[in-house]
Amino acid sequence: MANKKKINYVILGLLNHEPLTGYEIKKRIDLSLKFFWSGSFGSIYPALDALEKDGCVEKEEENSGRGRIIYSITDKGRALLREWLMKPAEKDELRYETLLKLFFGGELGREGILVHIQKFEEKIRKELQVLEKYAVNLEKVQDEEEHKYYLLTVRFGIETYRAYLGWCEEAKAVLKQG
Amino acid sequence: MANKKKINYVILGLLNHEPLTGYEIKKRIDLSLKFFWSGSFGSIYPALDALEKDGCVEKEEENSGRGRIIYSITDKGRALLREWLMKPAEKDELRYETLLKLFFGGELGREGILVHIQKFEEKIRKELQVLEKYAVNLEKVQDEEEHKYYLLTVRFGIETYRAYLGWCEEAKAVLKQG
DNA sequence: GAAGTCATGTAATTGGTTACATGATTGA
DNA sequence: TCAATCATGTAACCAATTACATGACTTC
Repeated sequence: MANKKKINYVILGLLNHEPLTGYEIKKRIDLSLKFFWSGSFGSIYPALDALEKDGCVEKEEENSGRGRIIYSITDKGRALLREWLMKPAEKDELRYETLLKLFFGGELGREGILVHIQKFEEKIRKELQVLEKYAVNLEKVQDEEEHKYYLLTVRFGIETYRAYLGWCEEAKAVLKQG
Repeated sequence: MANKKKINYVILGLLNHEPLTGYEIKKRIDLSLKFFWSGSFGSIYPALDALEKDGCVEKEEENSGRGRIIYSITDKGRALLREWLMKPAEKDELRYETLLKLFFGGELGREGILVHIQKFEEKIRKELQVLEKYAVNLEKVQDEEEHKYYLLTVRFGIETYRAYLGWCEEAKAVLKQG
């Protein structure tokens, strides 16, 4: 039953674009979905197995070389993917330890909190640069419909991160004098 | 061993402000931490039990009325909280099913994606209103140091949500003609 | 007196992650 | 030749959530 675990849909969604090995799926997640999703080998390989037994994906084992196993989506898999895509999103969740520490900042004091904010700012600044590079590259290939969706998720990340950086300035100002 | 589960620090952080029952802790999480954290009864009550056995919190059982159990933080608990607060944040995580569906939007088509974006926009608009009310109230009581931290987390939410709404307009424009 | 809230707690399940084991291929 | 990467897989663990069970108090 490939119905509740989100990793199944991530896999189906990626395979719907092109056949991939488990290893490549992991790379795609870490590269393109990183901003809003994650997944480990420990969930990907068992999920591929289950999806195959369910007839949602097909595998082709290379008998030369490394013996990679290349998975592709089946019609049944595509139907399952579409079914899920039509349902409303169940959960959009943000879980920021930085904000948790800030909320309890009274016990830590201003200097301590400033350290957290600075670290946060640095991390965001770096990730923003990466996203901006993605955007530049995706803007060049907007003739392909799928790239429009990719770019929109990247634009989401960019605008969110810019807002974070604006907030960082505000927070630092408050804590340095306020 | 109250060292890895984040719920322990959430509890300690809340109790550091005032003694609370498990039920009240849940309410505080759903009210004040909602934007960036969550927690269920199924994690709160066992955690309180473990923290008490560890000497990090103390309980006082009301023998009248409902028999509420009011927990307060101990010096040991406060020390543990401070220790955690000083460590760098390990994980700031965003997990948006809406973005996942958008990323795979090719299979769903523009109208379907627009529905997701509209639902997302509505939800954010509502939550933004709530946050803005919190901000107004918190601005009135900025003489208290702790309220500065509360307000900063609320401001984070407000600025993030405003960025989301800006992105929604952009996304709708792209999908309606692009 | 009924509905809603306050209040505590547990058992089963879940949707993962981490760490490990293994080995082939590639490129400097 | 040696490190990095490609590649698959599993076992142990984990931090939670969900669903349930129970009951008292409050308010209309």
